[in-house]
Amino acid sequence: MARSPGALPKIFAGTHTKTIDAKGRVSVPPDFRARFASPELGLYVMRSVSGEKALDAFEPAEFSRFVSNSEQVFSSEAMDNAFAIFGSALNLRLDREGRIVLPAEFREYADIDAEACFIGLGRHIQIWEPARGMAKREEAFRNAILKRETISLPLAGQAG
Amino acid sequence: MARSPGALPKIFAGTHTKTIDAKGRVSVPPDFRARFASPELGLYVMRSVSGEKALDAFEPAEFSRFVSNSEQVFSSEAMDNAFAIFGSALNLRLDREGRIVLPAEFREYADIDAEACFIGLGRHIQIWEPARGMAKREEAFRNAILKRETISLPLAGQAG
DNA sequence: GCCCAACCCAAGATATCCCAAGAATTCCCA
DNA sequence: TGGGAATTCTTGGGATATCTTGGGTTGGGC
Repeated sequence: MARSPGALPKIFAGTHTKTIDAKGRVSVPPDFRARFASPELGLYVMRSVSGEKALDAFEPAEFSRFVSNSEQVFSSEAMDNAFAIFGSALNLRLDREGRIVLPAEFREYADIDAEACFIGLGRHIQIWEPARGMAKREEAFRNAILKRETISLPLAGQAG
Repeated sequence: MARSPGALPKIFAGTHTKTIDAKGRVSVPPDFRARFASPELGLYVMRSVSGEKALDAFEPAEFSRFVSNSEQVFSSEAMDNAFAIFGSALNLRLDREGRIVLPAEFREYADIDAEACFIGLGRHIQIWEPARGMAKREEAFRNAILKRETISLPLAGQAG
């Protein structure tokens, strides 16, 4: 765990497959680690709300955007969202070598066994079983080509 | 009871089931304890205003948000809220090992017997009978997946 | 004087952190 | 452009600290 090349843009990109050791540890791709604002705070991992058998991983600052400021803390909608998002999320810290321990619950949910595949999605990261993740990526790529005429970007797009 | 890793973000997340011993003691999940601003002040526990058979648990700082700022301290609405919230809330302190004693009144209300399930919901915590809590969580998660297209983030979301 | 409750102490099990060496990569210089 | 050196990355295992669980003791209330 090293490398701090000034300030890299906070854009998570690329697909990186890592092996999981006997203790359930996986090293977070160095390229991602280098983009963490505060590596010591680790990241928040949860079952993906996309419905896919995958995990969503966020930096704390990004994840905290889900915390409601609403006055209606007990409305059913607010509670449901809180359960779905925070109920299964865990704050995983990195060890000195840049590894996290993926809890069994998460591995089972995403069918992850010996290897985990980290896919950068811009603002956040997803963690997949490698074969499944690659398949998803290829499918999405094909779809993007088909739909290219309608893909639009925010004019003043901001990350972070 | 230990661990103070710098300053963790004050986001309560995850589902943690703990056993209750013969004296009615439950250990508060270490991950939560580590996020308490003042562990020695304990937390406020009350029957959940969400209507669920569960308990709401707050840090003192968070719980104080319920204290009315209104000038109309004797209005019926203010009185009703005060009764509902403060009337059934208790300040439970942690022992040296990070355990609280869950009063029988609370355990009965939430059908909690041998085990208690702590669920982080961002700003605060709920305590459930494990099976019931898990069911609620899964239901909320399924709903979130269905509604994912419409779930929006608070524009200026901040973790407090 | 008795009972209950909170506090304190201790030991086993678990999880975390730390250290270290080999492999791979990158960087630098000829 | 190729080779060599230095860093970084990976992988594994051991030491440490934490967490859990249970029980004992003290103080206060009845």
